[in-house]
Amino acid sequence: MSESQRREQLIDTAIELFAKHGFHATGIDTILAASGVSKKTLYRHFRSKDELILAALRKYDGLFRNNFMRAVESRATAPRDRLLAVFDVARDWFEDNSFYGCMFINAVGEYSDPDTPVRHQCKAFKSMIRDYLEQQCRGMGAPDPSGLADELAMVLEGATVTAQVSQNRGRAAEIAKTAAAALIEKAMAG
Amino acid sequence: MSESQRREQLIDTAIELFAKHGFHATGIDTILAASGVSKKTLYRHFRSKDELILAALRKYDGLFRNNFMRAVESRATAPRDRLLAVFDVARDWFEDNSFYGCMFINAVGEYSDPDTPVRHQCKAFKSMIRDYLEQQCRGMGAPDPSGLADELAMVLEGATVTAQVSQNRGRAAEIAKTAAAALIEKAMAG
DNA sequence: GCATAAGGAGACAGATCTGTTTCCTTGATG
DNA sequence: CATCAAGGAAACAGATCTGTCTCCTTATGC
Repeated sequence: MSESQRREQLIDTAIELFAKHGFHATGIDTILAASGVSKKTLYRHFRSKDELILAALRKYDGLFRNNFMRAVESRATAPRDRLLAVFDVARDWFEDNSFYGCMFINAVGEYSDPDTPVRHQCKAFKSMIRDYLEQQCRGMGAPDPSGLADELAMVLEGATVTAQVSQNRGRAAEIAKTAAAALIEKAMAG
Repeated sequence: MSESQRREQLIDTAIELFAKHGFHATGIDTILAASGVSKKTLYRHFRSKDELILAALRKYDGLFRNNFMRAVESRATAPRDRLLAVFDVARDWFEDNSFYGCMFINAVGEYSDPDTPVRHQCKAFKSMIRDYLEQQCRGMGAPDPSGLADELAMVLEGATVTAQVSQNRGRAAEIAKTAAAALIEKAMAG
């Protein structure tokens, strides 16, 4: 295995375990055992566990950006259809076996200081999602794309948490899609 | 200080610290130092840290039930007004200095096994909120009170998380209230 | 085949965690 | 005032955590 392969293996394993068990509860040794990488190698790539956490959040952000948005865009082309397709894609996400809620929401629960690299990553991630929604709202010709994006982002957030807590994940996505459709309709009618 | 006073002091401190720093990150010793209770006393009241966590979640549930719903009901009497007042009360909650998101959402992020006392507490809490909303929807005469309650609960969930992440807490409550009003209107018009 | 460097395995140090126990202070009661 | 129990302070045990360091295997280039 090459140098960079080991690094990615480490980050991928970290993403899995941090998402599943949380950040404080996941020890370095657990990540090493699951990834098959040695401790020496880990500390050659990362100065500390905190840096590994940040690297995991960064990669998760990038993966999500690619997979989620690509999936939305392959399902629909018209902006309005894409806004609804978001919740179909979310449904697939929720129903995946490795879904343990949004990693960033979970991170915020463990790191309360707002002026922290972890929190900055989280805010950036949420902004990215909201901005993507706003872009679609604008393309749809909504009178107030920013306001509608705020509402839809909030519904998506609520769906993610509800899917995580309730374990009735498909239903959470359905409810959110219904609500989103109503909000879009009202925004376009006004 | 009496026996039961010490117990409550312990639980109140635990609620504060667990909410702020998370469950795994908050050590027993920190709670003891902040509460002024000795370790011996803690372990006379609770078999383990896990039991203290459960006691904290139970009390938080009870406090929330009393404070939140009482606040809603003192602000409005008509069911429809109460459903909107929920988001005014939420705004006050978000803007409190000791707000660190919903303690149960944070707990779910740290305890992923769904078949766990912590998770059962969380589900019960979320059901309680949803059922309260459904009751108001029913009182309002909504054609599908259960469906509307699902949607409103999800918006409230999203607002809570958004307030926690974005740090623009008043705005999160406003967005949610606007969305809720639209969803209620649509549900009553249909 | 040999020298050299990379990396895995794991011992180790030092901190921190949960939970137990010991010792001593303090306060209530006869 | 004397006695005695309750509870705080803190030592302690044992586990676990992060991060460092040593030893040894293995692969590669000459």
